[in-house]
Amino acid sequence: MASRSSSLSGRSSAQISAGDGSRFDRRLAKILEHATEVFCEKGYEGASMRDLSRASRMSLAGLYYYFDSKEKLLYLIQKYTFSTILERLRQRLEGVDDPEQRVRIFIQNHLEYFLANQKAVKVLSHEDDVLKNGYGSEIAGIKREYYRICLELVDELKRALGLEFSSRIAVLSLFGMMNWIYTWHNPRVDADAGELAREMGDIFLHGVCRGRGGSGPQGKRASSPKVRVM
Amino acid sequence: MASRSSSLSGRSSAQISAGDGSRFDRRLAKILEHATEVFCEKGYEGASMRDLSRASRMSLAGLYYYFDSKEKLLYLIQKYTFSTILERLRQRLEGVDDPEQRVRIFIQNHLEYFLANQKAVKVLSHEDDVLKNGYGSEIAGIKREYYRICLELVDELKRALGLEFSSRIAVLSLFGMMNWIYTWHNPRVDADAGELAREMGDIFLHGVCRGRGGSGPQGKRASSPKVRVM
DNA sequence: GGGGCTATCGAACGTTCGTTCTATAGTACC
DNA sequence: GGTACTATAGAACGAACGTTCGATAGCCCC
Repeated sequence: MASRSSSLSGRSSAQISAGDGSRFDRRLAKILEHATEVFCEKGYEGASMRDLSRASRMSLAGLYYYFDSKEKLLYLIQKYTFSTILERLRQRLEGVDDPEQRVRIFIQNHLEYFLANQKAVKVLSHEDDVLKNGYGSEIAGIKREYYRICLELVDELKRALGLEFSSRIAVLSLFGMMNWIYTWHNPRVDADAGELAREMGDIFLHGVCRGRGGSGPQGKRASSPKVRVM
Repeated sequence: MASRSSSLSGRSSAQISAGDGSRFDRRLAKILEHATEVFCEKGYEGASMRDLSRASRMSLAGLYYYFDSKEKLLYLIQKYTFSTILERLRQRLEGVDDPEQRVRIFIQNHLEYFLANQKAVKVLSHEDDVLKNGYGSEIAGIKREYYRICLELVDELKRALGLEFSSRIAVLSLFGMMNWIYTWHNPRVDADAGELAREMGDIFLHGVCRGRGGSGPQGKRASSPKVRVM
């Protein structure tokens, strides 16, 4: 009936492709990898269980030994992917105090993971509102937490430098810049994560720190009006 | 067999919801509007022809009098939406010479259309690679043209101000900021298109004009290396 | 060597999919 | 009032969908 439980779906932080974990876990991880690729290519709705079966070289029925449903499969992929980004971010932020540096770490961590796991991230971004009810709200929770951290980093920066702008719009613009990458990045043409993180960090930090930059805001505009944050 | 041809699928630039055009065109436009809403909500693959039938209050078979296939329907929506953005942009750029102003016009035009037609734009962004072969490459062509225009605007700006940075990354970051909006904008909470265009324009223009802004690029970095553009 | 557990499969289930066939109201013109 | 065309619908098509059932290998333990 229901598939076996697994440390992958629990609180464990085992690498999706690591050699540790039981045989069951390792097999499931492999299936998740293949499924990620298929979802990435055809979209969640566009991918059939038969496509996944072909990609994993396992029979259709065999797959159901490892998970309950197609939806749960997507949930497992999204949860693992997102948890990993969040966990790595927390590690990297530890012990760093400079507000600008902390924002740069956020960007670096985000882009590094995005480029190293482009397919998984596309599935995360693209199938954002597919999951319903319990699964959906759990992923949404992780996402909200991630957003909240970034917002705090930007607020720290504002305080430290005495700046005044809408954190919400700034943070969401930053997410836009970074997340859009999955639609255009070509590893054979484009720079790597470190270089991109520097470039986007520059655009964001310079953009947000209203030094009267080469081309100042021309025309009539009062001090930037505040906009509600979330 | 094949559905009637229509000025909507030709070179005409009639408003999708305008009162002009034949009865056939007006009915098709209404159907496209309903379909846009359904595609937006459930995704192209997730939406069934029966969903569209329900939304348009027309029988399943009746729909096929207006178009040949589900895929063509998506094509019509995407083509109309994108052509309109491009057309309006060209009108607005006419007669404006200042490079910064031209970039700001681009941003303003983009955001204004995005917020006024959020659902259509989501279908455009989200179902980017669904269309295959002929349809797909035609839409891709319009998209490439739009990108090219933005790239030129940024290059003009660079020349005018004697700046040096990767146009490709700058432009794609800008697109990211702007396009991501469809995932978060809430008209009851967030500013309108004009205000957002100003804010994002500020971030982008200040960010890209490396005045030594409040928080300069710290650490070792040579003059920004060039990255291939497309 | 037999019982129980893990892992896998072929075949089928009922449902829904995109599309088409055929029929028929409504309308306009002769 | 007949004829031609527009616009719509009911019913059905075969294919594909997510999922389940029952069977059966391989393996470890007693």
